[in-house]
Amino acid sequence: MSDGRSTSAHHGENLLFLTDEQLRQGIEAMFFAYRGFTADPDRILSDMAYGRAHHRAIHFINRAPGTTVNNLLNILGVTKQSLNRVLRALIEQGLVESKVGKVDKRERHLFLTDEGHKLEQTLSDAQRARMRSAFRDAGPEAVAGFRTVLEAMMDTKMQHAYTRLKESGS
Amino acid sequence: MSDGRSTSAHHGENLLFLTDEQLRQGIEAMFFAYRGFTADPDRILSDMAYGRAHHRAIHFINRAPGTTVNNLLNILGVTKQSLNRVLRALIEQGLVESKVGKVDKRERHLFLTDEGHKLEQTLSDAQRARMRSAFRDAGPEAVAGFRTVLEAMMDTKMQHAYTRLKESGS
DNA sequence: GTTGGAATGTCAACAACACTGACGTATGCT
DNA sequence: AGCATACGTCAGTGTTGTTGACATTCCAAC
Repeated sequence: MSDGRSTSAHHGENLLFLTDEQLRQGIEAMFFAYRGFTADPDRILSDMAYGRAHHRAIHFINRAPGTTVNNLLNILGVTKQSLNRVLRALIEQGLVESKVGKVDKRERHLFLTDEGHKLEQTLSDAQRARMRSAFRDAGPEAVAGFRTVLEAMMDTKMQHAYTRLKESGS
Repeated sequence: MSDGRSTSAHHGENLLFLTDEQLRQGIEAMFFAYRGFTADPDRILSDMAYGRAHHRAIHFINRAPGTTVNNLLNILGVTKQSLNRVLRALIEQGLVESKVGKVDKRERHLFLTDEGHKLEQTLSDAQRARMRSAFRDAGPEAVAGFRTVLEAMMDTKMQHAYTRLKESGS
């Protein structure tokens, strides 16, 4: 039943890249690649009192300084209780600063401290090194395809969040 | 320091796709896409007593029927204790069968039962549907690039495991 | 044959990270 | 004044991972 379209529709267009076997290889590639993707920061963090969740928070606070808790919540897709545990640790350890909003005092705006920037650099240097090596090996056309497929794989909401981040970045 | 090469090496080749900004977008794309990638099976599993770890075990047992526990351990990259908890549940619930090896009776060979195949189908149908949609939207060239980059992003060991699986599949 | 190593299983304790549910406080809007 | 929003917190729970320790079973080498 899941084979129906992919094995029969060879009229003009070559749809061999949509066979179940190709899809399964894509699924496995995602699994193995994501493990590599997180391996380097995980190694660095395992020596500290932090984990992957802290890395993600630090990444996006660095990416969008002054972002609110609510905004971060939407990007990370976790509950406020879960994020709060992480943020509390980062604030206590002096990696993140939380400033009460000026126009809306209910909001907290989040910033990395110098210390926080240092850790962010260490982590993202490691992650970028792997990404750079993979990008260079694969070449610009492959990279473009990589990003096209990943974007198409995101939930619609996250496509928007991703696009906003992209546009704010450069 | 992490900007050094990427902004200076524009002699002949265009290396703009290796800027830190491009790499960061790649990192974020991986993050958001992986969330989408796991979202559908996660939703299905949340109603049951199973989680993502069970899904992974089921996937690779289906992919390589009769695989040993040790082999599965290497592919999944977790400890035997962690895998054992998952396998025990799956065996107790009658989704997986564990058969003592014929040539080496220490080994256990793992198979999906009919029930197990049913769940595997449900989960991978959901995951493949998203992958198929992403692949179709992106087109064959983008898919080729996607896979090239992912392969380059894996650890060397996992590249081998991935290649072995690929070759056994078709 | 006994000994040593490999593959597996199991118990216990623990940590990271997610969840739900409930409640409190401060603030903003109507 | 009343309701909604933003945030924080406490308490409990579940999944998935980790170490460490120990038992069993089997193969293979001495």
